[in-house]
Amino acid sequence: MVRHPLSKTSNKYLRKYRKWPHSPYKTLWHHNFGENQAMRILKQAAKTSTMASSHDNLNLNHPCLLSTLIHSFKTYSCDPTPNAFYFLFKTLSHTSRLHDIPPILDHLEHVEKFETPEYIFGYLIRIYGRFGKIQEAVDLFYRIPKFRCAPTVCSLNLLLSVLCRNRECLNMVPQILLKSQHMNIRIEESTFGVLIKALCRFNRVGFAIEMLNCMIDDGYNLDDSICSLIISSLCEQRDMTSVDALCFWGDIRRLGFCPGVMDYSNLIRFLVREGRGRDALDILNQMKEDGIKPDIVCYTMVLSGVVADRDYVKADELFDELIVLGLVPDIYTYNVYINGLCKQNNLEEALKILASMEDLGCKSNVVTYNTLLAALCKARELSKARGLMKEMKLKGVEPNLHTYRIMLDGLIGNVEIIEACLLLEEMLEKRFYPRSSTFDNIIHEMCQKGLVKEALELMKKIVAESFAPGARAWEALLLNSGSELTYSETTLSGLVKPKESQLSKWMGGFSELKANLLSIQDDVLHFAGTVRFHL
DNA sequence: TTAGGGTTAG
Repeated sequence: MVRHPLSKTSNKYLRKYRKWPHSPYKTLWHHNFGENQAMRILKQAAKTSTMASSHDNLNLNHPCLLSTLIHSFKTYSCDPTPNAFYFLFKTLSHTSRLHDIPPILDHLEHVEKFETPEYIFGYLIRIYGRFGKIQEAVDLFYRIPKFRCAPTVCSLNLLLSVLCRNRECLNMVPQILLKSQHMNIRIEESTFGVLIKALCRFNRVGFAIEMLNCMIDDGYNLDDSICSLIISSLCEQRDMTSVDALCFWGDIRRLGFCPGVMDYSNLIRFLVREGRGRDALDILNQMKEDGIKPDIVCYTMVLSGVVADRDYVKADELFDELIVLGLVPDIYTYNVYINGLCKQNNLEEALKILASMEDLGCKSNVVTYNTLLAALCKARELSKARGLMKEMKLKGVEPNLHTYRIMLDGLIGNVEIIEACLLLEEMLEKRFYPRSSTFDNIIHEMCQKGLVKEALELMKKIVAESFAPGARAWEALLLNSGSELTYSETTLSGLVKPKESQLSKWMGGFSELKANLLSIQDDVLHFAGTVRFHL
C-alpha cells in the first residue's frame, strides 16, 4: 500500500475527515498490531515451553505450540504468517524437539495457503543435518513444492552440504542432483563449490580438479574461491607432486584465475616443502609481475627454499630485496637467514646478525639459538657454544629438548664426558631425554674412561625412566665388565627377554657389580615386558 | 582493514 502525504484535502482516512466509518481491524496499523500481539502470545508460550523442556526430559507437559499459534492469530483476526512458523521451528530445534516438527509441516502443507518462503526449508534442512536426520532432510527437500514454494539452488546447496559432511551419505549426491533437475533447480557455481569443498575435505583433490574441469566444460564461470580452495587442499596433499601442482596452477591461470596472496603463499609453501626452492622463487617473481607485493611470509618461505638449495648468493639477493621493498624481517626471516649463514660456515656473520637483531627490534628465540649452537658444535667451537647457551638463559630464552640434544652431542663429539654427564643430569631433571645413540655414546665413552660403575648407575637411572638404551650401550657395559659375552649373544638390547642362562653368565664373575646388575636386570625385564606388551 | 601462511633439529 502506498501512503500519500497527509493533507486535509486528500486523506479521507483521517478520523477528522473520514466519510465512512470502518471496522477497527481494517487498517494496516491494526493488522500489524494484531500480528504483533499474536506473536507476543506465541513467544510467551514458547518461553514457557522452553522452560518446561529444560525441566522435563520426557516432554510430557509441553503446551502445543501449533495450536497456540493458530489461536493467537485467530484471536486478532489475522492469518498466521510464515515468520510465525519459522519462529516455531526455531523454538523446537533449540529445545531439540524435532519430533514436533512433522505435524507442523503437515499443517503448513495442507491448511495454510501462503507461499512458504524457502528460507524456512533451508533452516530445517540444516537442523535435520545437525541432528543427523539425513533422510528427513532429503524428504523435506523433495517435498518443498508441496508448500507452494519453488525450490532454488539455495535449498539444494544446503542439502548437498549436509550430505557432504558425512562420508556415508556421499552416494546419495548423484541422485539428488538428478532429481533437482526434475525440480527445475538450476545448478550454479556455488553447487560445484559445495561438492568440490567436500572432495577437498575428504582429500580427494584429484576428483575435485576433475569436477572443476567439468564445470568449465559445461560453460560455468571459473570461480576464484573454488580455485583457491583446491590450491590450498592440493598443497596439503602428500601424494601430489610439484609438477602436478604447477601444472594445475598454470591451467587455471590461463583460464583467468587471479590468485591472491594466500594462493601464492600456499603454493610457495608446498614447493619449498617439496624441496623445489627454484620453483618457489619463480612463483615469487610471478607474484611481483602480477603486481602483488609479496609479504614477509612469502619472502621467508622462498628464502628458506633457496637456502635449502644451497643457493646462498640468491639468498643474499632475496634478503636485500625484501629490505629494499620496505619489508621488515621478523624472527622467522632472521632464523632462516642465520641458518643460511651457518650452512656456509660463516658463523662470525651469523653471530653478528644475532647481535644486531635486537637493536633492530627483533627478539631472538630458541630456534635462533639452536641453529647457532648446532653450527658452533659442528665447528667444534665448544667454548662459544657454552657462552651462547649461557647467554640465551640470561636473556630468558628457555632451552628446549633440541637445545640440550645439540649441546650434548657437541660435548660427546669433543669427548667432554664429565660435562656431558652433568648436562644429562640437567636434562633428566627436566624430563628431556637424549637421542638413544647419544646416550650409547656417553656410556661407551664412560666405559672407555674406566667409569664403569658410574656408567651402570646412569644406565640404571635411565632405564628406571623407561628409556631404552641402544645396543652400543649394552655392548660397552658387557665388554668393559669383563664378560666374555658379546653383544650378539645377548638379546637384552633388543628389548627381548634374555634367557636366564645368558643373564646368569652375564652376572657371573662380577661380585663387585652384582647387586647393581641384578637391580638393573629387574628394571630391564620389567621395561622390556612393558614394551612388548604395548607392541 | 586484518589475519592467515612462514623458521631450526637427524
